[in-house]
Amino acid sequence: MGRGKIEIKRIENPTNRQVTYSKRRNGIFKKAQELTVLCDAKVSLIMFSNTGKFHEYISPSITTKKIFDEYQKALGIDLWSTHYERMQEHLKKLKEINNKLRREIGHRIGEELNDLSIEELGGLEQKMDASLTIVRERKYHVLKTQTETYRKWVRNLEERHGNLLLDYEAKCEDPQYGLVDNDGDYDSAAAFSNGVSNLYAFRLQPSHPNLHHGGGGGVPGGFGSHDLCLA
Amino acid sequence: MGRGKIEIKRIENPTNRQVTYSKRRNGIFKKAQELTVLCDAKVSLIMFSNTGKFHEYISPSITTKKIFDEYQKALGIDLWSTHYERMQEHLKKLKEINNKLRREIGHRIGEELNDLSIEELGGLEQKMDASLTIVRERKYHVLKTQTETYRKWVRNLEERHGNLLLDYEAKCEDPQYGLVDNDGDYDSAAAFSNGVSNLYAFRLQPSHPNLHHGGGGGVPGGFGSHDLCLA
DNA sequence: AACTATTTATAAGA
DNA sequence: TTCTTATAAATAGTT
Repeated sequence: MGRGKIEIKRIENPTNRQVTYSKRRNGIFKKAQELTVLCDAKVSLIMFSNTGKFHEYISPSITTKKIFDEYQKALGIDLWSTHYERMQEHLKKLKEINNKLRREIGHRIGEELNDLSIEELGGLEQKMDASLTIVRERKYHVLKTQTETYRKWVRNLEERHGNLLLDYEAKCEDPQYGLVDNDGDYDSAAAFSNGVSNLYAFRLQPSHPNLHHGGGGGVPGGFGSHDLCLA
Repeated sequence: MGRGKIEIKRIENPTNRQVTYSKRRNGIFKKAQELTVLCDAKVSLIMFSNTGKFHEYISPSITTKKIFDEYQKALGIDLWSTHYERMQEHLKKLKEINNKLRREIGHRIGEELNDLSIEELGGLEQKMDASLTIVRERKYHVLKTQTETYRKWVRNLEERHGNLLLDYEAKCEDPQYGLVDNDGDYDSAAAFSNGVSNLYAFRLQPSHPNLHHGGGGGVPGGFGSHDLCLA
C-alpha cells in the first residue's frame, strides 16, 4: 500500500528501515486501539525496534501485569516457576529446620516437656548434664587461664615495682647520681602497663598495692578484660 | 476501509463483533509479522477477546518470557517485586532466626563455647542448671505419677485376686453351691485388666505375683507404658 | 513532516 | 467461517 509494492523482507537501508518502523508502528498501534474499542478486547502490544527502542500499547481496561498473569494462566505455565518453586522449597525447608531447632531448644530450656515420655526425659537429662559438664569445664578453663595470666602480670609488676623502689631509694641516699636512664627496664615495664603513667602511679601511691587498670569493665573479682594478657 | 466507513466504537451486535474481531485480529497479526521482518523488530502481541479467547503473536527471534523480562528492564520496574521481595524478606528473617537458634542450641549443647566470655559462660551455666532442674523435676514428677498409678493398680488387683481366691476356696469346700455369677465384681475387675484372661492367669500362675502386662515396651524397671492408668 | 499514488485492509453482503 | 468486492485506510516513495 504505497507508491509501489514492497517485498516483505528486511529493509537494508537503516534510515528507510527506521522510517518504515515508525510509520508502521503507529499504524499497528492504531489498529490495536481500534480493535480494543470495536470488539471490547484486551490487547497488549510490546515492541522493541532493532535499535532497542521500546514501545507499548495496552488496552485501557487492563494492565500489563494482568496480561502477563492471564497469559501464563491461558498457557497453563508459569514462566517464573523454576525460580519461584526453588524459593518456596527453600522456605519450606528453613521452616522445618526452624521448628526442629525450636523443639530441641524448648526441651533444653525446660519448656514443652509435657509431650516427653519418661525415657525421653531421662535421655534429655543425661544430655543436658553432659552439656552442663562441658560448659563448666570450659568456664573453669577460661577462669584458670585468666587467673594465671593475672597472677603472672601481678608478679611481674610487683617485681619491677620493687626494683624501681630500690633504685629510687638508692638515688635518694646518693643524690650525686642524678637521674639514670634505665632504658631496658623502662621498655619492658611499659609493655605491661597502659603507659608510663602507671609507673608513676605506683610511686605516688605506695600505700595502694592493688591494681588500677585503665581499661576493662567492672567484673566482680577484678577479672574479665579480654585484652588483659601476657604476650 | 470497507463497503462503508464505520465509527470506532463498541460493536453492539455480538456476531458482528466476533467477525470483526476475527478479521482485524488476522490483519494486526499480519502487520506485526511484517513489522518484525521489514524492520527487524521484536514484537509481542497478546490479545484476549471479550469472550476470553486468547491469541498471541511473538516475533520468532524472541520469546514471550524474554519480552517480559525486557519490558521490566525497559521500565525499570519489577512486576513481581512485591511478591518476590516479600518472599525474600521472609527467607532472610527465617535464616536469621535459624542462626540465632543454632547458636543458642550450640551453646546449650556445649559446642561453640570459644567465643563466650567468662561472664557469659557463667550465665549460660546458671541457665542450663536451672533448665536441668526443671527437666529433673519433670522426670521425677512423671516417674512418681506412674509409680503411684502402678501401685494403685497392683493393690487393687491383689485385693480382687485375694477375694476371688477366697470365693474359689469356699466353693471348693462346699460343692453344693455350684457356680455363682458374681456380676458386680466381675465387671469392675475387668475394668482393670486387658480382658478376662488376666483373671485366669492369676489363678493359674499363683507363684508369679509379678505382673505380665500385654502392652507396653521393654522399659527398664518395668514402667513406661502410657496406657497404664487408673480411670 | 507532508503529499499522494498505490497497495492493503476490511465492512457488508453472499 | 470463508469468499467477494466496493470502498476506506495505510503507507512507500517522493518532495
